[in-house]
Amino acid sequence: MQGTEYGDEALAKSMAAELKERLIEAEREKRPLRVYCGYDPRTTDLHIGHTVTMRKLRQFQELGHEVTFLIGNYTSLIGDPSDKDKLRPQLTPEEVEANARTYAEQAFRILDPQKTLIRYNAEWLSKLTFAELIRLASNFTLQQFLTRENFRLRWERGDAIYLHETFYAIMQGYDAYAMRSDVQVGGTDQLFNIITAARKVMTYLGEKPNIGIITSILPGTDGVVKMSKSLGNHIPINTNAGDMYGKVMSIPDTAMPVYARLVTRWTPPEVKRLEDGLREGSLHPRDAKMMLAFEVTACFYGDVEAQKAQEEFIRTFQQHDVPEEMPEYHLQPGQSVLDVLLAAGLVSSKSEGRRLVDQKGVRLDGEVLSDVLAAFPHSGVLQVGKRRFLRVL
RNA sequence: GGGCGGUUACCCAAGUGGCCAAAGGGGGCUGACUGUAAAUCAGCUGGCAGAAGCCUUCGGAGGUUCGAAUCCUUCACCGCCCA
Repeated sequence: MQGTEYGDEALAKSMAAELKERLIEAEREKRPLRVYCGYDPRTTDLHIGHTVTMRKLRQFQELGHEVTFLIGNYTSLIGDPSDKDKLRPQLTPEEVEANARTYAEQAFRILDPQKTLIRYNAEWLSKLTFAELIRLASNFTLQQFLTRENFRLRWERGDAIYLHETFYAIMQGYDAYAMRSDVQVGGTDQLFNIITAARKVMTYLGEKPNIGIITSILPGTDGVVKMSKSLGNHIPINTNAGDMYGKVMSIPDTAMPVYARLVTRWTPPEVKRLEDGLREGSLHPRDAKMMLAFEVTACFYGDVEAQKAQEEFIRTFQQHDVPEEMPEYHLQPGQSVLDVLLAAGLVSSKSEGRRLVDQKGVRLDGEVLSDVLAAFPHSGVLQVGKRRFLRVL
């Protein structure tokens, strides 16, 4: 149960007990547990924060259980209000469809494609009748929603809470019912949806309520706030090894333990060794973070790529050397420094280029360039800021 | 349906006729310091030109004025209160 977070000792205990019971029952019936986690196709790319729950699914997979990767193409039409304290924009079916398409492929960097069922919740949600919705909704009170923090804050501030936003939890509950789910995995922001809504709906419809595996939320590269693309603190899955390694290296030291617990394949004793080493000072935080960055990168891109990324990182950032590979640009006759910066896309306007040069942020083969309008001195490696490089030929 | 308030740059938010390319904060960028970071400090943060200057921007469209983010008309969207 590494990386779980119920926020309530009693709930954690009862879930653990129920899971044990359900396992015994499944064993007796000679069937695997049906485990699922739903993902909102709200953007085109997933980030490593999404993989926390995928790892859980993977563990179940390895233990022989049946795992469903549910794409919430129907619920996305609403937008889950759980992790926001304001209204989320509704997506069009076309947007949802486009986003959903790229999901499976990204998920399979963690999940075993052979053992994963992919389903879309429009399959059953689109068929619900109004009458059924009324009956489902009769299981919930407005007070239940209003005691949830995210709704309560909006209520207290006098912000709008739209009726359809309350459907989300009901729909998610129906998902669990429709799939006859034994276990549902989700982050702490899904606690209400999984424990309250899904269990209620399932019980009401005559099924055994699903068991919730609630995982911690991975903070973003700032180390504090939940990883999210819209906040710009995310580490996308679809990037490259070098970028991923560098982004992990940029997290603050304090975030290392939580990353180690949530997005590595390390066992609890291994994580503990890292934490102890850091605390006692026997492990240099930089080295610890490099191990972490290597591990995270290797999960997605393999050891070989991770190794290359690490070497590249040492070269560029620790030895202040230039990277081996960088984009190239062919110098045109008569171009000034400014022209090259702009033409190569290193700056978006001439003013920005001027500022950068004023701030001593532009170097050619290590020499700071000071005159933007001067003819470009000679071919070489142009460096803008700390991390942008261009080979000018 | 009625009354009132709001819409400002990437985000939040000041600004009620000229001193406004527009305070402050956040974010971002650059430099210093580092362990790569974080924290801290300094600077920058519409565009063109870089000397002065010019152009575009304050929800949209029109208008008043020598001059508008600021005043008027109108449209759109949002919020609050009353029904």
